[in-house]
Amino acid sequence: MYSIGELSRATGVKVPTIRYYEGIGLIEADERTEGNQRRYSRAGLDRLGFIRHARDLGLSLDAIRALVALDPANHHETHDIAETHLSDIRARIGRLRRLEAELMRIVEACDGGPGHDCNILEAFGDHRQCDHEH
Amino acid sequence: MYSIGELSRATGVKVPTIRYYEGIGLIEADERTEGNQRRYSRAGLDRLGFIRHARDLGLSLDAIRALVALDPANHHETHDIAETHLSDIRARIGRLRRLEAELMRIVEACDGGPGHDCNILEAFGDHRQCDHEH
DNA sequence: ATAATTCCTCTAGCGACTAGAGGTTCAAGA
DNA sequence: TCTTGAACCTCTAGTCGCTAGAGGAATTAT
Repeated sequence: MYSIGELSRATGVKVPTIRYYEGIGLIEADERTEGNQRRYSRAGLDRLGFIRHARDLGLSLDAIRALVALDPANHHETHDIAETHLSDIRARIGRLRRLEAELMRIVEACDGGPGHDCNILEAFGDHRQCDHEH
Repeated sequence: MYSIGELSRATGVKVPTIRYYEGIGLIEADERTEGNQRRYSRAGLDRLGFIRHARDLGLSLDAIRALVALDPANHHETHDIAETHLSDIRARIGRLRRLEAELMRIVEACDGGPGHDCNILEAFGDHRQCDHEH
C-alpha cells in the first residue's frame, strides 16, 4: 500500500492534484487508515500512471474519464478517442505553423539595428498584412 | 464615437470581453454618455484591434500589456517580446509533433478490426514504449 | 409614446490545477 | 515510551481568459 506522497513520487502527479482527481471522481483511494489517510494499491498506482500519460498527451480529463470508463473489450471507442485527438493535434500544429510564419514576418519588419526605421508595432496591429484568416 | 457593440462588431472582440479588458486595466472608454454608456474613439478601436491580433497570435494578456506600454521608439523590447514568443511557438510545435508520433503509435497498436487482439489501452498507459521523455 | 434593442453592474462559472491556513497522524530516533 | 518533524487531512480561495446570466437602465427606431 502506498501513501499519497509515495504515489505522487512514483507517478509524478502532485499531491494536491491527486486529491483534486479524487474530488472530481476520477480516482479513489483503496483504503483509509484509522487516522483517515489515503492508501493506494498497485492498481491505483497504475491507474494514475495511465491518467498522467494521457494528460501528457494532451487529453482532457473528460476524454480520460471516457477512456477509463470503457469496456476494455470495446476498443472501437478507444480507437475513436485516440484518432479524434490525433486530428486535433494535427490541426493545432497547422495553426501554430501559420502563427510562426506571421511572427517571422513581424520580427523581420525590424532588423533591430539602431537608428533604423522599424514598424514592428504596426506589423503587430495590422491584420491586412496577413495572407490568412484569423 | 463608437458604442461598445459597434466596437465589438468592428474588432470581433465580444462585448463582455471588452468590459473584462477594461476591468483588468488594458483599455479604457474615452468617454461615457449621460446615461453611463461607454463611447470609444478611433484610437480606442485601433488599440483593441491590436490586442485582438496579438491574442490571435497567442500572446498572453500580460505580454500584450507590456507591448502596449512600450515606448514606440524603443523597438528593442518589442523585438524581444516577439522573438521570445516565436521560440515559444516553435517549442510548442516540437512538443506537438512528438505527441503526434506517439499517438500514431498508439492508434496503430490496434487495427480496429473485429475479433482482433488489441492493446491500445495498454499502449495508452505505458510510458516505456515512448522513446522520449515527458 | 412605445417597443425593441442595446447597454449597465454584479456575481458566478469553466478547466485543471495551485497555494495557503490551520489542524491531525504517522514513523523514526532517543 | 516519548517526542519531534515530516507528511498528512480538509477547506477555501486564487490563477487565466474569458463566458453566462440576473435584473435593471438607457438609447434608438417606429
